[in-house]
Parts: sequence; C-alpha cells; structure tokens
Amino acid sequence: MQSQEKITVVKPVPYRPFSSFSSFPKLLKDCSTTGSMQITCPEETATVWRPKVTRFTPPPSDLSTGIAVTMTQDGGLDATHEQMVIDTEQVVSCERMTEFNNINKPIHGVKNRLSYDGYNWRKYGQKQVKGSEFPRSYYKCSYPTCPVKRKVETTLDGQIAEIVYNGEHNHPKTHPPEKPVSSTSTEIVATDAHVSNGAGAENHLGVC
DNA sequence: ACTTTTTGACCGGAA
DNA sequence: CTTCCGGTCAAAAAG
Repeated sequence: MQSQEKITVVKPVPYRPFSSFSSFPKLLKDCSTTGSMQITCPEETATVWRPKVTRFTPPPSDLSTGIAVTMTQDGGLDATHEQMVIDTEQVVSCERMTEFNNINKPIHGVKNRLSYDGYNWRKYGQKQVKGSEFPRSYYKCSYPTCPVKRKVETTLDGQIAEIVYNGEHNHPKTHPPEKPVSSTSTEIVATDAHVSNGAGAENHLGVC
C-alpha cells in the first residue's frame, strides 16, 4: 500500500529516491526552530513518503549541536520509520550521542573511512548547501557492490549535525571498530537500521 | 605504491 | 527558457 508508493518512487532513481527532498530542509528547520524534539509528523509520514529523519537534540551540557539522522532506503516501511523515532529517543536517553561524535573522528589514523556504524565509507564530495550553515559531505559505502550513500553535515566544531542515508547495504558489516574506552561500549547502529535483513540494527538501537 | 581525501568543475533537475 | 542548487566526477594532494 503505502510501501508500494515508496518503492515506486525510490526504485527508478537510486540517487534521488525522494522527489520531495527539497522540502526536507524546511522540515528540519522547522523542527529546530521550535526547539522541540519533534522528529517528523506522523500524519505526513503516513501519507507521504519521505526520508527518515531523526533529529537528535543533545544535552547542552555536552553537545551544542543537534544531530539528525535521515534514513532513506528502498526497504523503508512506515513501521520502520516509527521505530526509528522511538529508537532515536532512546539513543538520546542513553547518551549515545557520543558515538555519533565519534563518527566524525578518525580511528587509528583511518580518517572517517570506518565510522561507528560498522561500514566503510569513502568520501567523494563536499559542498556547502543552502539552508544549511554547515558543509555537507557525500560518502559512498566502499564495499564493491554496495550502493549505499550518505550525506553528512558537520558543524564547524566537527560534530555531526545531520546524517542522511540513502540506500540499503547489501553486505554484512565490516569488522567492528574498537570500542571507545572513554565511553560506553556501544556501537552507533542507528545508521544501519535498514541493513538488508532490516532487523539486527534496529534491535541494537533499541537496546540501552 | 596504494588508498582515501580534498576541491573545483560539470551535469541534471527543479523552480 | 533561464537560473539556481544539489549531487557526482575526476584530478591532484596527502597519509
């Protein structure tokens, strides 16, 4: 039903799975302007397919920048989206924000090739987009046949401001990175909540 | 020597 | 039809 609509939109254009993306930044702005944790409007989500957006509002005492994760994949379902909303809230509650910060940090000299979501990413572009005060970086999953891409907006402070995932990993995670000793040993799994089977990740995310 | 990042230019789509 | 903007490509540089 709704899911069919999504697929119809997504499949023909892997790179532009959502034609209404232009209005997306407005939503984010609106959310940030209100200062509330409103991630997406459930009503709209139910009728209009849009990338999964999750905006994290970290505690001011620790992070000064909100973090948003947008999931855009073929296999996206309303149910999945709803779960994402819940999960992200849990993530905040569990102070997993730290993990998001780590995404942007180099790991053992390996720049951001391996982020904490368990996949290898290769940066192929960066741009300053309108409507966003932060530069947007474009990454591809470095796995040979994996079509997944992601857009990451980082603040001047180096924090992740927004992450937009596009596509679905068709391979298992790479070797998990070392656990950060200074923080809870938790992987950032919110980003791959759509792994081929679309299961494991979501579970991880929900687990605190 | 190899892989990844950086950066400017180019292309296509939307307004 | 023109302009603007986002996304991608490709060459050069860095690690």
